[in-house]
Amino acid sequence: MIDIRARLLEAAARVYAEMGYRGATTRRIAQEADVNEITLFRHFGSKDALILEALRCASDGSASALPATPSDPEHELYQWCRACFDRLYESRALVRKVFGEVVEHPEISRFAKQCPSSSATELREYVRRLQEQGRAHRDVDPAAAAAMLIGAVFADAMGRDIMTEIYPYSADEAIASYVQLFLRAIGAAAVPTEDAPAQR
Amino acid sequence: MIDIRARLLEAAARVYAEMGYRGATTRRIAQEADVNEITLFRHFGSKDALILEALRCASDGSASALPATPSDPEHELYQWCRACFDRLYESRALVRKVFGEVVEHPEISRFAKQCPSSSATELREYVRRLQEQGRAHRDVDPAAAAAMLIGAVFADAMGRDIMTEIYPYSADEAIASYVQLFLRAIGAAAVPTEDAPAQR
DNA sequence: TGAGAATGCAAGTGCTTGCTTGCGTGCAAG
DNA sequence: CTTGCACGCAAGCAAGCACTTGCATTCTCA
Repeated sequence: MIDIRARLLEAAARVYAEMGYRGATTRRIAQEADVNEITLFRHFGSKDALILEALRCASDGSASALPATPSDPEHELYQWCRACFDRLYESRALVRKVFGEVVEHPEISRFAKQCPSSSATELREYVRRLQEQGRAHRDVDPAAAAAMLIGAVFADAMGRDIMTEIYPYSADEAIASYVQLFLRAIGAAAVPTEDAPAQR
Repeated sequence: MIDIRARLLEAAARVYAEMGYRGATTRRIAQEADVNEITLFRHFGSKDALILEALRCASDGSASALPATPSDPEHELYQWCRACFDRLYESRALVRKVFGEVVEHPEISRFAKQCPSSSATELREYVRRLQEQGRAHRDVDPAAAAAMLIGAVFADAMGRDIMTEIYPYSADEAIASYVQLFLRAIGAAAVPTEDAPAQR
């Protein structure tokens, strides 16, 4: 039955996110999937194979894309950051575990690197296009700027539920602020006036 | 002997950073400290008490401070961010483990929250002082700006050794870029050269 | 109806875990 | 010299771990 396989994979990802590799025992996973522990081994052979496959399944899925030609940077970046944030926040427990076990289980690290890396590349190219359009300062380094925005979004998604003092606002407000600050930083703010402090 | 106690605490923190709570077995810690396992229990009573105390010791230590009255924001912020980064990067393995186990071991989470929280508060107040001095835009939210910079530094320190594509430059260059972008974002750039490409 | 595959159950293997007991040793203070 | 303390060593305990074996059950498909 394909149903049992799927249930095992889902349970494995869930238990791993909650307890980590060592804590995700085959007994616990089987129980959570409401499947006999022996069946688990008959399907995947070993705990290693199960968890690797479960993380592979949990990590694929399409990321949202930035438009090829920027038109409304504030709106486009907000939507994009929001999508990145939601994806990260939803699986924050799993992401935190994976990051904590990257050194112990290097095979796993590929899933951790993949998503942020492609996001960074995409944002970097987007900034470069803004520069080519003359809508962003040329002396800004796209890689550093992209790393900064993505880092802020990542840290927010990972720390929001833990360090509530740092993140007093809603995720919506926070991300909107990051995007605005980002656009000002790269000199692409919507209506930046120097003397009169015009707002948005 | 106080020497043995210190050796156990140091070994416990080291093994915990490498293997996590479940992986940090009392046998392994004792062996790493070159101490008999029984002596470990005679000193601390239980594995729980040992690791809690080890993390407490590893987490205290004074953080660098931002000046009460800003004078050279770029230099001051760079020094401060650099100190935060170094501290985080040095203990990145431990920090990643602690963050990954915050949900499982809530007692531990206090050590994780403490440092970033006080840093965020300090940076927020610094930005507010810049605003009061009229050296930063008033419509910037200090909390959001602080969260953004600290988030970027945190994410860099945690991800630099894992996702090398995102961080192609040295930590020095990266942090200098973050600070410059930050200052532009809050309208406090050092030398706002607005000759040719003035605003936008 | 009957064959074969997928699943469950009971039991068990060898290993590791946190932690304990009992006993012997070196060593410094009274 | 003796007392007490800090430590090490050998051994072990109950529990949990990944994983296996043997057999009975259910279900599908021919």
